Amino acid sequence: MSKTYSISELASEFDVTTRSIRFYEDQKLLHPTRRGQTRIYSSQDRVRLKLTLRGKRLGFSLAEIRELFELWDETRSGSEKQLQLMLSKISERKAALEQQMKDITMVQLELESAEIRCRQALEELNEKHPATTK
Amino acid sequence: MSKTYSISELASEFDVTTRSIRFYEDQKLLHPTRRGQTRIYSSQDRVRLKLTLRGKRLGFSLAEIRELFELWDETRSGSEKQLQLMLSKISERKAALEQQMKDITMVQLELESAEIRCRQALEELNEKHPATTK
DNA sequence: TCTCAGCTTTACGTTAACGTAAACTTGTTT
DNA sequence: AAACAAGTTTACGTTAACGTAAAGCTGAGA
Repeated sequence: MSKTYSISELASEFDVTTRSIRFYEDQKLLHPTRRGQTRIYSSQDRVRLKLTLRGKRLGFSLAEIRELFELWDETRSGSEKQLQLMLSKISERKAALEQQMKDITMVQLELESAEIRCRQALEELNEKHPATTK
Repeated sequence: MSKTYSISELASEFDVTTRSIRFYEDQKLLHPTRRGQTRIYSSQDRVRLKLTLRGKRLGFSLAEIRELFELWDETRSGSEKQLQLMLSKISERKAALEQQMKDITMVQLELESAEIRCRQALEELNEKHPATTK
């Protein structure tokens, strides 16, 4: 009997609405069981929710995330074709992530130089107008 | 007289539709001049388009990108308040990008182990069924 | 027994980021 | 002159990812 979670527990832990969590279920990203009519989330579900949110932060659509989950599930007991497909999807994703890394690095550099420029502008202001400091 | 570009030149260079480019102008991300009624893009505009697309790949909304552009423009000839605001926005962004970097690293690790698992499953298939390999 | 918090389904509304179609102008080639 | 390519405006359509009621079930406590 491993740990289970209610919908509001997950909602507050990950700071999303229950509406979103139910929506993710609708989109086949989560598959909670039921006790009566209320949803019970396993720690597997919790992991998937975490992965879902992480994927979202990276700009993946819910459909793409679902595709990855499904491929992954098929990998257990997968045929050679399935496995090859999964491998190619994986390398697609890896390439996309590397591009994103580059993008981030570029933007970080731009932010750095913007910051420097701002600080210089501030210094120049203070030289022309030094009184107000303390 | 530095170089200028037509809308379709930019569209094909960055692989976006002209519709998108006009939409970005509508959202105040680009400010091309006109010759008659046709749009003329400066190399400044080209840079902004590139930055816009990069921002999109990182999950920024067009509104956020516009905000950054505007803050940046105000920085030339900015008051101390403006400069401080810009600095705080910059550090916000830097923090968000660092979070994204972590996310990417995590997902990359997961993809790596998924790949390994796939390759192992393939090997096991080939041991049970070695004939088909040339 | 009542009520109340927490859960549920159903369903219509909303926003962002374009797609797509129609109808028009302008310059250039045949 | 006619046709063509490339540009334009206007405006309605579409998709994803939820928000936001509304209305009902259900177990624990007063």
